[in-house]
Amino acid sequence: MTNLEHKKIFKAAGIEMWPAEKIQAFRKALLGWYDKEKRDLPWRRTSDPYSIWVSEIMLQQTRVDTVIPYYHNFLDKFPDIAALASAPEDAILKAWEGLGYYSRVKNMQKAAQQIVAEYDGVFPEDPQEIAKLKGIGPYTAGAVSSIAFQIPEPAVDGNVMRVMSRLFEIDADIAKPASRKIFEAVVRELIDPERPGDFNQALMDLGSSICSPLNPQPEISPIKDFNAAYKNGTMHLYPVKSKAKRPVPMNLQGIILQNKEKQFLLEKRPNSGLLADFWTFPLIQLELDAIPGSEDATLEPATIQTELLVAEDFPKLTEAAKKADKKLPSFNQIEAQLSAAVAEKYGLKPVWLKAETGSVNHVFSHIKWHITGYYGRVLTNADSELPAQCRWVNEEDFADYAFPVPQQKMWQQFQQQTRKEFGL
DNA sequence: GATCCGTGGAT
DNA sequence: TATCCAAGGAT
Repeated sequence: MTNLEHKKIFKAAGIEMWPAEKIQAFRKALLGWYDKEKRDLPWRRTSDPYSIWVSEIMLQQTRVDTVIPYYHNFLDKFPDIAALASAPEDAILKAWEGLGYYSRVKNMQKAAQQIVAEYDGVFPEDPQEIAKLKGIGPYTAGAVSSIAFQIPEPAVDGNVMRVMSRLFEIDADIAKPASRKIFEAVVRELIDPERPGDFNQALMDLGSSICSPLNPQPEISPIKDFNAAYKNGTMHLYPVKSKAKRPVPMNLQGIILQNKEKQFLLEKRPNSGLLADFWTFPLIQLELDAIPGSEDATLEPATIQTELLVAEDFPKLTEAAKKADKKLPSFNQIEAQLSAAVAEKYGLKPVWLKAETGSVNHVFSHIKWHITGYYGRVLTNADSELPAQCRWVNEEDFADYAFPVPQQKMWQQFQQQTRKEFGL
């Protein structure tokens, strides 16, 4: 982008760019602080582009403290581009389990395969080539280019936008993707051509500490003399950031099924969308509103059929289960739909424990799940018609499967509560 | 350009 | 508890 284009952007955004001397002084102040105060992070002890790339992908929308153990484990399992490119997908998902935004690791493997195919397995140094790799957007391209290859490219993340919005009193909404180009233009003017990687990292370190979103401390900032908002008493106005929408509530039923061999039914989720390719207990969404009277709190107690279950299928089931019958008077109304859904989707006819066996809340970025758990045993041997993505799994083998956190919560509740209460 | 895509920590 | 947030990218 040319200097002329920068000027147009600055004018439109009401930004007055500093003269050259001030820019020089800013670089010196920022990098001087960084040299003294920079954090000792694992990815700052290497110059390996692959390792730096891994760290940058993991750090997307994720805290440093969370990333560190994953970073070490991932490099241990997949030490170089070739290893990542040829790894089984379930292995890379397992290595990412719990980190969130799971498409990151699938995209990273695709990029590794791209590098093997198109760049002879060597990480490209040209920023424009780097930006072509799957999962690498403008931020990550700039970060890797500057940190691994000392190329003066801006790496504009949330930290940098916050810092710059305060330094220049920029009113652009940092929640809008279109705003990023304004901040990129600013950083292109400011970035130190001698130490671009350190410059970008210094901005991020500053943004995550002294120039934090809440309770910033501009009075002790190494660049307070450059902070227009601080000087003008407008710190509280920056950055401008529109609020995110609330997650939409969604009610689901989590079905924990065991067969005669005491294996659990697991289902692999579709290969795109939420929690893609991760394993969960079957999740269904009953339209419970359709149950006549389900919104009525004064339901008749369910017929107590627990003794039938006790005798035939749940040898250790005790008084607790009888209480459960009363605790959940509407179960007999849910049971019909539950059975129908499980029969249709999984071809199974379980005998149900007539109780809710757990309640899990989990908040994603845009959805809020409330999962009500149910438990049943499948006593027939007709398990040959399981859907393709389903399988019976021994409890001891769970460690081989990548589970999202909602599934881990369901499993924990089952172990700690349902299993103890009902002696399952 | 708006929406989708996780998780855990801080307040 | 509710809310916001944290080194974004794909569609």
